[in-house]
Amino acid sequence: MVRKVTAKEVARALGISTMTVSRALNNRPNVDAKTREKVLETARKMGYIPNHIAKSLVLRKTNTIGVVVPEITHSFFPEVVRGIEEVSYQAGYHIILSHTAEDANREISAIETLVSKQVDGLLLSTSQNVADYEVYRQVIQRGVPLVFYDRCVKGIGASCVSLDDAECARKLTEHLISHGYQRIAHISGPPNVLISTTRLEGYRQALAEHGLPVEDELIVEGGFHEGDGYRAMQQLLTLPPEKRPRAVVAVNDPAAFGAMKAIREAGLRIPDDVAIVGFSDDIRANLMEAPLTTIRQNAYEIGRRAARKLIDLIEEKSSQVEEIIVPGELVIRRSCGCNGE
Amino acid sequence: MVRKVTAKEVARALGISTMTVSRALNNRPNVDAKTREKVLETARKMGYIPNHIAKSLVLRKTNTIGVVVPEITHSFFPEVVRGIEEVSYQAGYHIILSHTAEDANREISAIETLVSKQVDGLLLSTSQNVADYEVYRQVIQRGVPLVFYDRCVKGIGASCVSLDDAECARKLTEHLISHGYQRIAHISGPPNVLISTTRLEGYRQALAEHGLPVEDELIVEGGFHEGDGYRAMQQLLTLPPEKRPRAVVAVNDPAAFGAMKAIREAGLRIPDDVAIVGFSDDIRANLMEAPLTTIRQNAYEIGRRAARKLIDLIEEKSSQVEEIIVPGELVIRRSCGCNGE
DNA sequence: TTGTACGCGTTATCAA
DNA sequence: TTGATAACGCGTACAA
Repeated sequence: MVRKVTAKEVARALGISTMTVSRALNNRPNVDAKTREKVLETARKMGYIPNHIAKSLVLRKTNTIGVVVPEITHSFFPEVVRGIEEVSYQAGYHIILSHTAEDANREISAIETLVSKQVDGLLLSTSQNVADYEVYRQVIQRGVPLVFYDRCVKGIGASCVSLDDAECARKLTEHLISHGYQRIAHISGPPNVLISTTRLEGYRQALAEHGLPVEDELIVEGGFHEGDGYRAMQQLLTLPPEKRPRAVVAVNDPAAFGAMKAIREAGLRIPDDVAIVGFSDDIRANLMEAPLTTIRQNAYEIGRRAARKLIDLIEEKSSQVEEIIVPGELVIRRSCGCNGE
Repeated sequence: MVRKVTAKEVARALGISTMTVSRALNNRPNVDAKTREKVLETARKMGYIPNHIAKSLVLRKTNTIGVVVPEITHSFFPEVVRGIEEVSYQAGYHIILSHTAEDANREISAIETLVSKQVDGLLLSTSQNVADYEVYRQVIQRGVPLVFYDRCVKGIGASCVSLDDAECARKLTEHLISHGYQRIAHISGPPNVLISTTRLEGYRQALAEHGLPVEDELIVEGGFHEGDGYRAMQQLLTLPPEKRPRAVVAVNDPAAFGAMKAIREAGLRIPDDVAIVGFSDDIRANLMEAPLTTIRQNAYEIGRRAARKLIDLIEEKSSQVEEIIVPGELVIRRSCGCNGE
């Protein structure tokens, strides 16, 4: 291992003080032009690279943002990360990524490590099975700026960036209703994640607005993954034929894929026997045998907005708690049987 | 902003020295059981969180790995990241993620920042347009462990983990040949990325082994993205009908998707008029109108192996330069017209 | 078992 | 414009 060159060594090589070197390297005004030039050149020649860790310690600023992702392979999140990265990069921040694999304990440990690594702020999407909000409160209390994205926790004083979930779920359901469907089921997400209940609410609202009954047997708790949707749909299909739903609103696209699998395995056709709609415009949605009607979430934009808000908080260009809503777009395809593409 | 609690403050609150606190908190043997308990409790009560930055400065170890990703939205990479994260997490390392968006300059800047952030090691996949290897050499010379994954640079003393690209390309091409195809084209990747030339080599080798001529007009420089494959295929389709390829080996799946689009737009059928095979088993490959025959890269495993090797280097459990090869698996589907699924 | 002095590499502050 | 000193929060080495 080659010994690392420090500012002090550059200084000694030039017979000047460390401070002058520091000033020259950081483009401070009060240093002679010639001195600066000499410093820059020798530093380069000696292969000097500043130590950000030392810098961070004294400045109490790491220029680093902690990003907590529940499931890195769900195509929505890499898109968000790209948005976050884009804005952060422009603003001179790096990101430390933590993957929680939807596990609440890993999430807690991730947050604590990020905080002890002195990140300047935290971008967070809760894992599927969060139990309580104590960690989040502690983070806020410690004065670490925190912005939720996608899966938010409201009412604890943190900003959040998300889709207008309720409105989108309402639009989807209404779309089905306006095309004549009456028995419409909902495969919901984990009840302790906000977007699950919000989407459920939108579904309910649409039914109510059109005078349709909300039937408990048509609302099945699923989850965010394919297997969850699969199991939930199987359960719906155990209903006697006349009670079966003619259409299904799934909490997200993976769940919809699972449900589609269950429908096909039951020998039924999509959308002829059962119509289905999803939520998130997964990269696969358009490629299914029956392309999936869904909501296109602008994941990249959610990432950008969340990062922007967080950086504004960090740099104190903003201090108010905001609820930023990125509009979703209804994408009509074949799976709903409404004459889409 | 709430003032942060330091070890010194915990010490003062207890009327003991900072060192005892430090020892208790780090599970050192030489501290009285009662003292330890008191320290642990007060630390918890006061909301003490250790400052990793200060710790890193004195220990010269950050427990952080820098991961450079060329394109976070290409489904292969999130899988790799998941593998990296999994192994790192187990070993007590965090990852700083840098996205280069396939840009060589962003890559250089990313590497420099990661080094100055004192990462313990670097995991790197080169961007599409890398020009020279100077940065990599500097990293190695500074003694920062470096492991390439997927897109490697060989011969500069860094370990690398990749697919057996040549062999897989050979297998794919041979598969086509053994099913009677003779005029087989290749849509290649950027020539300065190693996997491009390696895959091309495998294609050539298969032709040679079966006594087929390698024709220049059937090898078109494309790229890793859909648009690249689309343009390359359009070019191939300008050939007079009798010169047109009956089958195409694309450098990766996205390029294959682009090529498929061009084929369909030309009014041709897959695989009846033009058969095609890809490389990487993109999540969409199985969902196309003509499901794509391809090579399944075990991205998760590549990530795991790369992280493992890097951590072994960091912890000096290993020091030799290794070329780790993760085998790929031929997945036969409909697009090659060889009676696949 | 516990404490003291010092150093990690950098920047802020104040004096020259 | 430049330099000396202290400080950021922690751990090592040694002494008590």
